[in-house]
Formats: sequence, structure tokens, C-alpha cells
Amino acid sequence: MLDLGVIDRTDDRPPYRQIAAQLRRHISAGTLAPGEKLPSESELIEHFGVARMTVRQALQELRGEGLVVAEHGKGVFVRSAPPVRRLASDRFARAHRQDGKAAFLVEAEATGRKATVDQISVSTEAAPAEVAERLHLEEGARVVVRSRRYLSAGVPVEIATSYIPESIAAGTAITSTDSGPGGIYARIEEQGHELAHFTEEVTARMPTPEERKALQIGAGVPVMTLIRTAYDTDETPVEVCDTVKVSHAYVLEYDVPAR
Amino acid sequence: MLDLGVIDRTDDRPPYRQIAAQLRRHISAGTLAPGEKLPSESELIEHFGVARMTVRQALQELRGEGLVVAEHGKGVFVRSAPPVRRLASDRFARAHRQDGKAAFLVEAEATGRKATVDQISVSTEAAPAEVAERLHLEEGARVVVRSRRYLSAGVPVEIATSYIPESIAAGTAITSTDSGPGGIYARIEEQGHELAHFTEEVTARMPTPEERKALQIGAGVPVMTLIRTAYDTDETPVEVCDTVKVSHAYVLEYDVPAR
DNA sequence: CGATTGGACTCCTCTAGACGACTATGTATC
DNA sequence: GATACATAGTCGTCTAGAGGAGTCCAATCG
Repeated sequence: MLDLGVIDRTDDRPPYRQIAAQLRRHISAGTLAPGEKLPSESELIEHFGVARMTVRQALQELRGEGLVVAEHGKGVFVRSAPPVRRLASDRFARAHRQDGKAAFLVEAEATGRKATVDQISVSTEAAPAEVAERLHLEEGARVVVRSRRYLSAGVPVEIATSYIPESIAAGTAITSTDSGPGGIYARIEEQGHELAHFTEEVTARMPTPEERKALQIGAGVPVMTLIRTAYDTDETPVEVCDTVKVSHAYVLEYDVPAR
Repeated sequence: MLDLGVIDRTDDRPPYRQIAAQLRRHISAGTLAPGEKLPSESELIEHFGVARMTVRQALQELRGEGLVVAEHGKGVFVRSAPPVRRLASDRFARAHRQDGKAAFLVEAEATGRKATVDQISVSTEAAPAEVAERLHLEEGARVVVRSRRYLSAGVPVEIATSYIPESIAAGTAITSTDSGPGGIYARIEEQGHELAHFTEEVTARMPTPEERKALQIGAGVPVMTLIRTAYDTDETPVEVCDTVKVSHAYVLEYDVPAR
């Protein structure tokens, strides 16, 4: 049985924090292993002799830290660490593309996990301001918008939206749901735009409710956003890809020269 | 006055979410500008005709998204967007170092904001396993550990800990609180280790309570961690720097060749 | 044996109220 | 004029209870 201690009313921390600390201690010590069920609210109420809301406040603290997830009707569980995907900075090397594989599937294969893509949608729209700027287009210029969701072993890990100038995408498989072998980068190069380099802008934040739903994550789990712009050998931007990744599922790796 | 609408009991969203949505709407629309005070709990209770806990739950939702911060005795305020620092991938170019400036101060100057460093501590310890591995040292080998906190315009934005093998750091200013002109990278090069490149590993997560305190951030604000390893021209790792950044204060920029 | 039903258990949402602590402001006093 | 104090308003914490909804499993019925 779990040693949860008791509430110390002389402690300057409020009871709910003390309860949270006890549980947190067991989680970090491994006494409560990933995937394991925490004591139920009723049990905690009984053990600590506090009101229901106090126990719930403690649990909410842990949820806010992303340590536990509550499942309605089942219980509260220690969040199981999902497989971490390391994204190396050479993941868009042309050598990988020539196998006829899209970048995501290449990485996924390297980790030996089953990767899938769903919720693919393609449309042609006016470019949002942020995208137009990065593509050196006038605001409102038409771009092909490709959205999709990536899953690793069935678990959603990333949603991505690509924007390609219509002048490049028109008449190619880029406008189809299936972009063909090698993915859209292969199609872009077939249009005479040899890819030279990418810039990536990385930041992190809390997800919007819509993102929480699409990525199937609870409150308290942050996301990383990565906005990648692809340039051809003329330094012309040919694609902007806006991705939202479940933060604990990724480590991004970059190599930076000291110049 | 703010148009907050009313609770729709036929809506499938619970009241507290509807209240949160109304407030969120005003925040994203700018009707509630950054720094502005939200209606008080009492006002929201009166307006929506709900219990206090319901209103508090709505506010907690917004706090969890990092949209608002509560200040005891004053009110709840829209989080003012802090100045964002863009970290370009060439920020460690030798050209910058030769001015005698440390990297952080160079970047900060570029944005015209006052940057400071405090809570500097230096010690010599056994290398933690993760660090030893990156430095190609045996576990437990001695390393010089340098910790410090960075502030931008007086606001904490990053805490950082560097690990340098004792064989390189011994007898240099690296072991002093003031590492001298150009920072520790200048000292490392003076020891005959010409820097060639860095690898950076980026991820994001929720902060620990200690990090929350050091960075002065409330619940619901994620952090990015960036672990940088510096290599000399012999591909020998000469430094590991573990940084924890307030996520909304940074955008990391990288340039990646297409090969 | 298979399908359905019921109950136990779980977390979710909400109500109504209480006291405490912190902040700001105005007032009275020195 | 400066200090001390009272007060109102704010959020923080806690109590005690209620009904709802999702999950699971065992007992029951066909």
C-alpha cells in the first residue's frame, strides 16, 4: 500500500499542495509507475480526511503538470511516457526522399514504430498573412493548403498544415490527397525548384481546445510548434509547413556550425 | 462594457466552459487587451448567475492555457505578451564572440532590451550520467558546473547550467564567477579547442515547481529545454549547456540544408 | 452460451457558504 | 506631512453535499 503520510496543519503549504506533493513523490520515485492507477478520490478523501474539492484540487495540480491523466469512469493514471521521436536535422536529406518515402514515414521506420497519416484534407485558399509573408507572396494570394495528422503506433503526435504557392502546385499531385512517391517535396522538385535549404522556427505553448482534441491530449500537456519554410536554389520560398507537435513525443535535434 | 452573453443550458458544453469561451473570445479579439483586468469573480457570478466555484473553474481553464494570470488581492489579468527573443542559429558565430561579448548579451543587444545575468554559481562536481555521456566522459568524472539565470528587462527568461570537463576548465577563468571577455567559449578556445559546431536538442514540457519559482511563471506556462553540446575541430565535445527557457519568450530559428 | 441489465465505482459538474490573506484606498491620528 | 488604521474588494482555500455520466463486471434472462 502507498505511504501517503498525513496532512500537517502547521505546514505553511495548504493541504491540497501537501497531498499533491505526496502523490508527486510517489510518481517521481516510481512507486507509482507510468500507467498505474492513483488512489481514487474517495480513497484519498478517506485517507487525508478532507473534503472532495480539496482532493480534486490536488489532482488538478498534478494534471496541470502533465504528470497524470484522468479517465472518466475509470480513474486517474500516471501518464505513460509515449515513445519519443528524435527528429534529426538531416531528416529532409534528398537521399531519403529518393526512396519514394515521405519524411515522416522515413523517420518513423527508423524507430521501428508503425506510423500512419490520417485526416488529410487539401484545398486552395487565400494565404494567411503570416504564410504570405514567408512565401514572399502578396496577402490573399492563392495557395494550396494541405492538412493532415500524424500518428505513431496509433497515437496522434502531430498535426501539420502545408502551404504551397498555387503557381507551383497547380496541375500536380500536390492538389491530390495522395501526393505521390516522395511526397510533396518530390513534386516541387519536379516542377524545377531544386530544394536548397529550410528554415525552422520553433516555439512552445499550451494547445487550443481544438488542438487538444485532435491530438487527444488532456489539459496540462504543452505543444511545440515548428514552422518550416523550404527554399529552392534561387532562395525562392516554395513551401511553408506549420506543425503542432505533442511536446513530450519529440526531441528536435539540430546541428549548428560555429562558423 | 464587455458583452459576455449568457449561459445556454441546452448547449452540450458545461457552463464553466461557456464562460471560459466568452472570456477567451474577448482576449483573442483584443476586447480584453494584454495587461487588462478581467471582470472580478463577483461580477462574473452576478452576470452569469452561477456559483463561485463555477466561475473559478472557468478562470482556471484560462490560466491553464496561459492566457491570464491571477494576482491575489488585485484581480485576474490578461497575460501581457513578453518581448519575444528570436534565437537565430548563427548566434554563436565566432564573429560575435570576438567583440568580447557573451552570446546572451549579444542577442539581447540586437533586440535593444536590457539583459542581465544573476544567480551565478560555479562548482566542481561529478558529471551526471546524461552529461557524462554527451561529453564522452566516464560517469562520475569531474566537471565544472556553471549555473546562472538570464533576465530580459528584469524579467527572468532562462536558467542555464553548463558542464565543462575539468581537464579543460582547470586553471582558467571558467572556474571563476566572471568567466572573462567573450565568455566561456573564448576560454575554451584559448585552451586549444577551436570550436567547430554545436548540436542542440530541443523539447518542451511543464516546469517543475523549482523552475516555476526561478523563472517567476505561474501554473500553465510551459518551458522549452535546449541541451547544447559544443564540439571542437577534433569532434571532441568540450561543453554541455542545459537551458530551460520560458517558452513564450523565445522563438528558436534554425537553418537546415537540404543536403 | 450469448446478450442484456443492474449495480458499484469512478470522475465531472455544480451549488451554497465560510474564512483567510492580500491589495488598495481613504481616514484618523500624531 | 507622515504614519497607523479601518474598510472594501479581490483571489485563495476549504467544507458538505448533490446529481450526472462513463466504465466495468457480475448476475440474470433468453
